[in-house]
Amino acid sequence: MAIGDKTANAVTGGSGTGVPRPNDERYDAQRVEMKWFERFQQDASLYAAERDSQKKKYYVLEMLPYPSGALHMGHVRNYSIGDALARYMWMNGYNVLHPMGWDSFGLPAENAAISNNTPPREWTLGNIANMKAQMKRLGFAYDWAREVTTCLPEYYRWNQWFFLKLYEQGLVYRKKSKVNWCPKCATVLANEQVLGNGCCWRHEDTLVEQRELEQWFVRTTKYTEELLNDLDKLKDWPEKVRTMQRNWIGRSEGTLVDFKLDGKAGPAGSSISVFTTRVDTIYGATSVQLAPEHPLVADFTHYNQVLGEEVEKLISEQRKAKEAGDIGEIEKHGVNTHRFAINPFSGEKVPIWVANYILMDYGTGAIMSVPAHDERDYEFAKKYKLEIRLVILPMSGDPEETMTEPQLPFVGHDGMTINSGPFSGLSCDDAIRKMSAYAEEKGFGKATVTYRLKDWGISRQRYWGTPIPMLYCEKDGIVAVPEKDLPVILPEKVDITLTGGSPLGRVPEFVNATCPKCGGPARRETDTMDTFVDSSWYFYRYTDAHNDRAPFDGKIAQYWFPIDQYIGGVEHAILHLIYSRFWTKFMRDLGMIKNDEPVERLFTQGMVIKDGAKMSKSLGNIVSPDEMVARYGADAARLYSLFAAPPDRDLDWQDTGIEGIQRFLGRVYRFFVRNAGRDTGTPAPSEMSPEARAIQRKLHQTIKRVSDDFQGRWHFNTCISAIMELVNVLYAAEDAIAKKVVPGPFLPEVQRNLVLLMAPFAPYLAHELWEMMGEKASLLRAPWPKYDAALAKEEETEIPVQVNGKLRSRVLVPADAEEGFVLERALADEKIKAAMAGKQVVKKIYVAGKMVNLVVR
RNA sequence: GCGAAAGUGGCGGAAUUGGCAGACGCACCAGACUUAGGAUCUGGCGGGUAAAACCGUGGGGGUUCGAGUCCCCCCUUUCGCACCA
Repeated sequence: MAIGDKTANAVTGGSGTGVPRPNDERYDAQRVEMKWFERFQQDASLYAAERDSQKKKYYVLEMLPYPSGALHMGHVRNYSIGDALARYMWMNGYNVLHPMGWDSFGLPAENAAISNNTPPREWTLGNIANMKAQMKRLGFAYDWAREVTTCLPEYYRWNQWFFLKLYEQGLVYRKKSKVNWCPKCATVLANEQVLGNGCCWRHEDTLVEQRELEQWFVRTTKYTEELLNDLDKLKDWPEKVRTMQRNWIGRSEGTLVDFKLDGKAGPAGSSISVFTTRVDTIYGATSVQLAPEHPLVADFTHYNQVLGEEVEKLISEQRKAKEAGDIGEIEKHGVNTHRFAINPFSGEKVPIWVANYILMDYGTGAIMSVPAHDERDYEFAKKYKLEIRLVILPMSGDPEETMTEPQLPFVGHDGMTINSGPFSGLSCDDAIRKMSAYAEEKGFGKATVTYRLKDWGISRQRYWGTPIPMLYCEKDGIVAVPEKDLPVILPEKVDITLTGGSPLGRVPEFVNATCPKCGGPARRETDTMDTFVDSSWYFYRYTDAHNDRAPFDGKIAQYWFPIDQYIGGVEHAILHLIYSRFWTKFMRDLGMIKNDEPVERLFTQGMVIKDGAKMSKSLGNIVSPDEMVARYGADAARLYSLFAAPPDRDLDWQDTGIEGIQRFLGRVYRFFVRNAGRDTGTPAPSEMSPEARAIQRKLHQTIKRVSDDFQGRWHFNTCISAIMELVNVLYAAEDAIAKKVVPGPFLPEVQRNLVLLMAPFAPYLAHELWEMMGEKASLLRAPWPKYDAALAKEEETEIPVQVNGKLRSRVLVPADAEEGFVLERALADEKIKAAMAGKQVVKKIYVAGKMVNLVVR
């Protein structure tokens, strides 16, 4: 295109002169983006990670989506961040792995099957095709040759393979227990999939029920300690996520102590085991409290109907509070069983109570109650007039103040035991150690650690998931499917309903199998795996996506792992991120990989909201990416999602905001149309005009700002502002440019750098401008511009001058001016003189290059 | 209740280390160009005033020559945890 010819007579405009500039070179984003879209399609290797590369590797990953049907703005934001980073790393010479895939098993496909009578596979693959097209149109630079689709046998056969490995290692087992059941999902859920308020993670208004079922469990607890301790290694994870995982693992150090039942309270020799973190207070225990569902309670109520009814009441109160999600605020109720237990330390008989605030699923479901040193026990004791006995005296740092009467309850650790028999006079920590050891020695207790993290229940009574490769033979019992028979293929013709158990159970050709051991008839397991199995290791598959002999090659994975940067929403802080940490440790111990952790750096981006609320169909505040791309273009949608807020914060979508971005892109384009290809003669580096210097200075300042942010805090909103400022400076200098005050090829060099700076954020426009400038080399691999501190430096600085801390004037001084010179200028300033009239300067403060403050009296 | 993050113009947000509060963008106002403008360009834009003074970063204290930033108390919002024994 002969840009020069077309605009030669148009470039007469001037800022502020009112001389018109042409606006017929309006940026047609659709045309330009479609042109490049087609070119990008033709070169499949464009975004491919290199094999056997000598370059330094960089693995940038965004959490893979569930193919629900269409991308939403949260996806666009997530992928725009990752894509900018991937492109930046390419430009910095790294061998970049930037893959994408589909977390494509799961319940929505079954729901769709029920409501529109579409087979889950068809529905899912259709959605994938659509969303993949959206991603391509948005210009995300993915290595599609490595695409992973978890619902295909090529992938899920390795889930089955891993299941067999877990089984061999004793890390998956079958157990009958109370499990979480979501009535809407019609399946069991893992503990991690139940929200804090007792609702299902996918149905936030549906309470999870408890059902007694036999299920497959993965022994995640084998790695509890390591999962906890290694959190300290994850220095580049958000502190928030690490805290959440720490809380979830819920380590608590304490002591188990057996309280023998007093003669008539129960069978001889039986006892109540309590868990306490404060065994040092045990001489102050004035009762034992049982959870209403504690097995011993049933013995007590067996011949006591009145007690039985009261316990029933406690059970229902507790259940109600749990369902309402406010077990923390339950009004404490209890009932005295009129039975007694014996404190093994003091030999004292203490009453046994049943209380509604004691939870069966934590510790042992029984506690010793020490009213003087525990808030809850204190409250309970006051209410039921139980004895409150002080056994710890507070000790402050000051010995004089030691042994003061404490305000009850005193729950601090900084105290000394009293009234504690042979253990009196010890510090709390000392007492805990000695008393635990004593209990162990005497055989009625021991130091122990409890955790909140439990094993991962992975059986799902659903169709659209990985079949569990297990068989039940009448003769041989549970038998694993031999590795050579994998994959166990998920049948396609299945009658899906949300009632009546696993849909696979209604497919005889699936269920009926042959026992590999005895050759007799066997029944296949009809439950499928939790989809979180799929996402626990998918990112390893990207490194070797077409391996049909193993999930991946260990050597290749070793090159790419750990993931350098993982980006996604904070909603996976526990679920996906704890399972995949477990999976990595399991694979490491299998000898498949060397790394202990899958992810080096984690970034959790904020949500996209509109009108102050999360986008949702019911609120009608959904912004469709397709519509944004059609109206403003992919660059604008991407750029705006980065510009509107820092990426870690929530983003409040504003329709007028993206229009501003569209204007900016047009502004850049027009500048290039008017000025590209202009070669105004010889450069004059030493005698550069002030206008040219201003441009050059701004350019280098901008390079610094953008580069720093990629290395540091990722505030792309300010990066983009900086680029806008640079463009504003170019516009302001357009008169000078037209008058050739700005020497060429200086200007093309500036423009070239501007394109490079924009390339990670707005790839379509950047490619167009790159081509317009006559560049032939690939923009994707063009070297990132270098910042030159000397060129970025201001020659003159405006120094604010304060009098008594109030801004009174400003003085313009050379950037390298000495303190004396600046102060002299400041004192000579008319406004400053006026402000100081009749007063004495007591103190002169000069902060180099920043500020003068004159203190006067 | 405990913990974390946040609170700045009409709006989204800047101010990275205690040093010019409000960058950049939106909205709005004015001007230019124009047959036209929902295009483009230029300028204005926290409150207040004729202009100044003065006031201004959730509220109240404090440290400092100087505080959006540091300290103390309080309020609000969001998130996480929660009779975890």
